[in-house]
Amino acid sequence: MPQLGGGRGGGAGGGGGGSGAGATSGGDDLGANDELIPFQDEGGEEQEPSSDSASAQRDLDEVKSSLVNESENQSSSSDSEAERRPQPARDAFQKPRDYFAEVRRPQDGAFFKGPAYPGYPFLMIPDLSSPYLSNGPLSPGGARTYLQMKWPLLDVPSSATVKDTRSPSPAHLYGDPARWMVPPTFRSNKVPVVQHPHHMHPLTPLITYSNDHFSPASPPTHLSPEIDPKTGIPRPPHPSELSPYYPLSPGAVGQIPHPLGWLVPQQGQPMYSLPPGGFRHPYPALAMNASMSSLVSSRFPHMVAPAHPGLPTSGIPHPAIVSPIVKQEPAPPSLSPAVSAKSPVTVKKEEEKKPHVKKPLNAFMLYMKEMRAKVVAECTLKESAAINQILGRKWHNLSREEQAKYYELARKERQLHAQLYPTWSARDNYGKKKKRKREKQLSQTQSQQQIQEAEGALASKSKKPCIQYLPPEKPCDSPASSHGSTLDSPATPSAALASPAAPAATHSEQAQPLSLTTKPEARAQLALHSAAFLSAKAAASNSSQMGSQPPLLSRPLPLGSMPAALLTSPPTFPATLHAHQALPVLQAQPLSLVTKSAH
DNA sequence: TTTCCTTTGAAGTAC
DNA sequence: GTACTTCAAAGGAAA
Repeated sequence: MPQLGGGRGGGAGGGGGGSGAGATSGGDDLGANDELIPFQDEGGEEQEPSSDSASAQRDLDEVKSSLVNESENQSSSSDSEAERRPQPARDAFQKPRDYFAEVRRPQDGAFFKGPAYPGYPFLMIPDLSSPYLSNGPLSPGGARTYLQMKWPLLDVPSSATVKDTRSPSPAHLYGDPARWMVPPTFRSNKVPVVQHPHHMHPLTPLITYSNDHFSPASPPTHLSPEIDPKTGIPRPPHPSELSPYYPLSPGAVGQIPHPLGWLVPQQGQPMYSLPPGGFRHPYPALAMNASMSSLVSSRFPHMVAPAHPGLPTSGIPHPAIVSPIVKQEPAPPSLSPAVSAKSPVTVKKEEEKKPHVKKPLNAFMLYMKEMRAKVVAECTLKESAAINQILGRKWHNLSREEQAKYYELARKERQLHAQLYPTWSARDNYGKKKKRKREKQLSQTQSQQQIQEAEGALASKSKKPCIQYLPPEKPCDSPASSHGSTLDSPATPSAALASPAAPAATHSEQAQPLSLTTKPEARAQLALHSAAFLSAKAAASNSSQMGSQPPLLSRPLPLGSMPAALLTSPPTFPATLHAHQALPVLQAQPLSLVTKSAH
């Protein structure tokens, strides 16, 4: 697990304070909220300054400015010198935490009347700029916003009383409002919020989220189901909600409201989110019941949001659900009058009945979501394609244990997804993408066939490799990983060779074709690091390790990238690599055979 | 505005 | 059972 936060000031633990901050969730050691940056709500929403905190307002203004300008981190608003000093890109990772601190202060002064509770979980709610919204993609600056709150499942006072069943505040549902740290003005625009810049999972650093995981248009009036209609007392968490991974069974999904169901995106209201600080386990989703509940409430926030009227069964939105954008196209003339007379509303309802449930993220996707921001921050590369190449390399450099964590998370995601949508099939989304891509892939397949033929001919004549290796670390100049994540590649190629995952690099499954990006500079950058990596690897392979360890992985070579690798193989390929790496498989088998194998 | 690029893995289809 | 296809995320680039 990446030690993102580095110390995080600990505050958590104590939670310090203030309103009782709850000791329950304090002291988390997850550094994930270092990825948080404050969010200044847009659209003219005013952060009402505290009357007694002019400095806090100034801080907020600074944060706003920094967000708008995407300026570098300002560790302290009072440190104008630091604000003006350009920061290296590598410091971008530190920025979120500082932003968070910036916002936290006004919170303390103006709203929460207490110290910050970085360790407290946040609840993330999508803002209205969510791509799931029918009105389109993220608005400028559309950000995840977060609300500090207490994790309901971790501390549910039995003596909770209800003062206002309509209030969205969990405090009304689960206990002392102060302990919840949810301001009574929750529905107002006064709540300071923070933005999560890297799509980091608000609950666990392993799972990152973006707004598109949220279902739009969830009216806040569905908050009341949390309250027992007979007694007016908050309903205790359903056992299924406390289930380690899948709090709600499919049948219960529509019946048992999630304890976080009160947190519903409200139009014009700032949204809030759970920070990753709410967990003690580095992989909370793997270890804690509540964390899995969080998984539901964040990764699958549809379970948090109220049921959608158009959803037949549970009606609980899912992060994978993409609200269909209703295209109010005229009915085909061939339709009967009754059909053609369908109003846009009818069409919309029909559309809503078939929400686009996205596929659950696989292990690599989860990994990418977590690590992308880091790679982007540390690299000069901007293109996702290039970043993904780096991430793919880093993924391979992960140890089995590290990868296993992501596989486990992905497995749970799939299970949860399956429970939420038992009838969903990946096939449902087939054809959602444009046909163009398919055509392209077909042509690509043809190219691959041609390449395969060429490769076969080439292999029969020569033992030279057809692929080139990419360096295990990012093609950046950063000397070493500043975050010290175990997920990071070793700082140097030689270190990579010494890492547990390195041995795999000496085998075919680690042979990453230099499927370069479209950008020449990016290709050059990747190639440059490839050369350095190759040299170091060759030296290491000559030393001792070669052949001493079995392959760690047997991931296939991406077929699609093979042609590029074939065509872009540099003339100066280390001979040692020719002899010892990748070649046995690549040359011994047709390209079509170098495919799937189990991890 | 839409699609491509690029990665890995899961799940689907086709044979 | 194997091979292949599609989609999931991301965001800049290209069409």
